[in-house]
Amino acid sequence: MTELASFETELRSCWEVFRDPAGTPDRRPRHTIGEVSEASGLTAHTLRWYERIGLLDPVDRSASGQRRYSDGDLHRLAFLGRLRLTGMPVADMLRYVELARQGERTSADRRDLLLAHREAVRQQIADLHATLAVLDHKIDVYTGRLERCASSH
Amino acid sequence: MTELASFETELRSCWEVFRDPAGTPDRRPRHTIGEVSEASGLTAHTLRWYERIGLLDPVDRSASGQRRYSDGDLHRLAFLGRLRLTGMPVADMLRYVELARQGERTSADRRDLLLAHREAVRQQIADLHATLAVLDHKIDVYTGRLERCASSH
DNA sequence: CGCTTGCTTCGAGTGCGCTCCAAGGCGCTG
DNA sequence: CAGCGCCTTGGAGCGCACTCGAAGCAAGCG
Repeated sequence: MTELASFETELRSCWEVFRDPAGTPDRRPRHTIGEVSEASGLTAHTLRWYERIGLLDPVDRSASGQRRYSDGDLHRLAFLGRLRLTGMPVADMLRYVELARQGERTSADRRDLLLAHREAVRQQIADLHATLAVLDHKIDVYTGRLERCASSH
Repeated sequence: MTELASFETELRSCWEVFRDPAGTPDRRPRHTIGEVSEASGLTAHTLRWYERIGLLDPVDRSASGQRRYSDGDLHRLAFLGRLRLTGMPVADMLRYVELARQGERTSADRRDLLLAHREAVRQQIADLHATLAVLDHKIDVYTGRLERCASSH
């Protein structure tokens, strides 16, 4: 959660993350699955499962075969995590990353996908605010600040 | 959706809905499951299931055995619908209505339940807003209004 | 060295919230 | 009175998103 937010701030330096001259591969930060799990709020199981179904490209491995996540992986994960957190189905996330893999020519499709999700997010916000009003009212009633109305409902 | 909102406005007259002298039972508005489904956005299947698991008290029946929902039922459903829509687990909703059935002495517990849910709702709103910002940024990039950063993520 | 802790695999299992089925009844319209 | 659509039941089934298990390898530490 807290960490997710810090990933977002990396947006600004993301071009840097993706500069990869393949010359100094060991100087790039590399994270174990446990660290990434901790940071992203997703379990290690879920991280492996995301990779299996193709949400993540195959992650680099250490000499002994353990996963080592790059900052680029973390970055993508942070974004995917936000999409999930806000209710995008995994199938749609998959569609998005598959479009992304096809390169520049799918950018219009990806934008449409994000536009649709933005609408969904806005709708959710509206629903939540409406519910918040109802909750506030009922809580006031329960707290005895307002005359109560009847019973349960 | 639209209908849900109109149910909420009944809050103000809810004491009236619950006045039930049992003298003029046929004058109370009575709704078929289809109408209620339409109005609440829940399928007829789901409405029957809610009743089966105890989220709704047993609904009145017509002479031929078909369900006839009262405005009180609609009212409770509208509220339950809001709780579901905003992510409260069915188990918690059940706990809430069971407390309500036990009468006045559980009102503190019910208030606590609603307080907890209100916090959850606020958290969701915060998450959604944060995501909205990210989406806005990315959509801008895809639309070409901003220099793009690298690729997919 | 032994111990602990964390990592690997992949298929099977879980929990939630519906969703559907089949077979039959009700009731309005033409 | 035929036809049509909506209603009834209990139990089984489904889709999603994880979640876990079991067996085994690897790294770090006193």
